Amino acid sequence: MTNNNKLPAPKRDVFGARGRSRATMKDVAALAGVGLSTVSRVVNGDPRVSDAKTAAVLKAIGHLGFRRNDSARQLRVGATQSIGLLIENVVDPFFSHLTQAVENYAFERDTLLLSASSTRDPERARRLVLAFCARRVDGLIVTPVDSTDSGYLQAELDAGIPIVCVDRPAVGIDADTVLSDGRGGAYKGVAHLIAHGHRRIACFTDRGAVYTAQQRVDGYRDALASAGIPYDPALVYSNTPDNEVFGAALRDMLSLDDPPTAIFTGNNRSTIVLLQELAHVENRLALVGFDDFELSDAVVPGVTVVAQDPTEMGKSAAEQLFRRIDGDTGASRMIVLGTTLIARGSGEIVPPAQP
Amino acid sequence: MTNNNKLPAPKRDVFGARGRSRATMKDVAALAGVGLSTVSRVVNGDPRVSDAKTAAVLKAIGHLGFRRNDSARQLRVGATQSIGLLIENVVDPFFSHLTQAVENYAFERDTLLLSASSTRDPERARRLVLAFCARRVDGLIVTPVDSTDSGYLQAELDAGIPIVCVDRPAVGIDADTVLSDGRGGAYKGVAHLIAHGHRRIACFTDRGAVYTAQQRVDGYRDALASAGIPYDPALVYSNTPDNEVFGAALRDMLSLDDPPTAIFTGNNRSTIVLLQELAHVENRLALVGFDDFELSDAVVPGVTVVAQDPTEMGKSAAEQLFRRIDGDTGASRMIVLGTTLIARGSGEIVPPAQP
DNA sequence: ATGAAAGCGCTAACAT
DNA sequence: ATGTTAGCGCTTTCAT
Repeated sequence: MTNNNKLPAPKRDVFGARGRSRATMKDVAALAGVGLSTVSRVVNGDPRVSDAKTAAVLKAIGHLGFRRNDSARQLRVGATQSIGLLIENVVDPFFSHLTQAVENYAFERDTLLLSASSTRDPERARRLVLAFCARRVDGLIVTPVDSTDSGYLQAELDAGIPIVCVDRPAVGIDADTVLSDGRGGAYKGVAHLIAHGHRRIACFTDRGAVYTAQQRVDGYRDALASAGIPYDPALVYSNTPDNEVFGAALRDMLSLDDPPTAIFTGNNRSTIVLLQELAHVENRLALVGFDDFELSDAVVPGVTVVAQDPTEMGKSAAEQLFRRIDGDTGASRMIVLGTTLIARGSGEIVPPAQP
Repeated sequence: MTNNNKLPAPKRDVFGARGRSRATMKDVAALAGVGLSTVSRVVNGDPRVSDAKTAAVLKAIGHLGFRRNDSARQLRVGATQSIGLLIENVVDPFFSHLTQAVENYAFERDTLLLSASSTRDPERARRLVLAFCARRVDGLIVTPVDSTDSGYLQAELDAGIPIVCVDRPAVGIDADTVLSDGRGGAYKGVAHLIAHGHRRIACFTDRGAVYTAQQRVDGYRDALASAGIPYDPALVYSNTPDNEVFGAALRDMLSLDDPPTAIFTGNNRSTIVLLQELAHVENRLALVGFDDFELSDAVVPGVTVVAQDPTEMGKSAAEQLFRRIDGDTGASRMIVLGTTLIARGSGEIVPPAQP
């Protein structure tokens, strides 16, 4: 009984349309003159298929340009081999490094990444994450939108989709979390400035509603307190980093009777913005920034920073997520990553001698 | 002959496992006491369902924490509402901006993004892209790995998956492509230097095998030629940007009898590396870089660049891709984006007076 | 070693 | 207005 394959036109091409619908296993089976399950076996490398049939199947596959439909497979098997990653913004180096680490980990695990940026928009975040869940991702790594309730995710968690939060905790759900020790890091940075003789230290951070900004202001206050330096609200400015407003705030502070001699910035963008504004100002202020950035050592002097490790954060989050995917059902964990002070010059400027 | 199926524990919750398997429409239908299709209608907002049943279904849905399985839906419907994006490296600002633009466009179109970085590894790129295809993405945006054949994608193209290449053309397939006018941009940058009196202009670019690097060297040569300046190979260095090797190459050039008075860098990373190396050198060289970067105006003097528009590139690629997804079946297109010279100081330094 | 058939969760005719 | 049924493309018993 030989197969009477006529090979051509396996798929009636609808008029004009580009190569529409693909060949399926059924097509391959028909062309190779074997059963559907034999094709499946060959495709999945099941060894117990005769060489002859294997060859026939392979030939048909090549002929038809068959490629297994993994969506169908996954529907049947139950796991999608994909995870969802929601960050704040891909363009932010902190998040792109984190993404890179997750990408690499996922690649090792043969898992694809659905990724998106919330742009801090709660509704966008919600739609995106729920869309991930509807695709039945095997797990989720999420940067929650600040001062927003993530309670709607509890149902997903309950349904068995593991979630790990990065960079900040989520409110409303009990999920694994990995973040940097922002408070401790800020303490370290400000203490460094104090050790160099500063007592008037300004603090520029993101909006007060931002969790990480809060943490860092707390660390700033801790450092002042433990050095016995009074906290002066006039020296603290919190807002979405922007040359306009940060520049104005800086000039205001500099016109105080007792102006700051040093600045601590609470994040990446703030540091960069201030760096630019500082160029237009004659005072020579010391500067320590939270979070490292690419050209921190290309400017003169280099910018002293308290570095986070976004790569480690991504890796750690991915590890924890896959631990869950692999079945770990223990209590939720909070993983806090340390920070590193990197002295490059700007943080070692001493205050001008008092007149 | 009826099938005597004993429904062998279809939902056996494995001991201890977290909330396994989710409720399906069938479950919802059973609980609400309605037919399967009524549930489907409600879920899909079909208006012709009685209020009573709609309410019952909604109640059951809330009760069960039901969320439609979009993978199953897509298998049935035939489109996945997802596209694949393969770039070189998320951490590179050029690519992260491009990604951001694609993300935004996809979000508008209710499409999810499977994204990954090739890290210039052809095998990794291949695995990733084919995995995307196996997931039956609706389309693909790809940065091909340089000097690599993408012919294996022709089958996917034929199967009806539209592909648009970004930043460089793919070899081996006939796909839409969007890229920057690297040659013209480089010409513009080098001509700028020449206009400021330079005749000894060094050129630092990525490895010669990199398409974009080639283009930019060509533009560099064009500019020299049209100014009647001889091309001197000793002034051109192509390699993977790195402080070590670029620094050494720079020092070599500066010890020539007739050293360069200006530098043209062929990409982002080269510019940054050279900026850092230039800090350790006494000659005051002019510098024009191809591709803008974040702190280009934070250093003194600001770095003059020939800017690309990665956001526009991403948007343009997404537009073209969705045009195809929407059925455009015309001949493949090549879209070339212009560049902009941004003078910030470093490119306007004039050569020292000849002795 | 191989094939037939059931079914993953959903949509879309096709009944009623 | 609502339910029944037949698949989408695949894996996986279960026979043979």
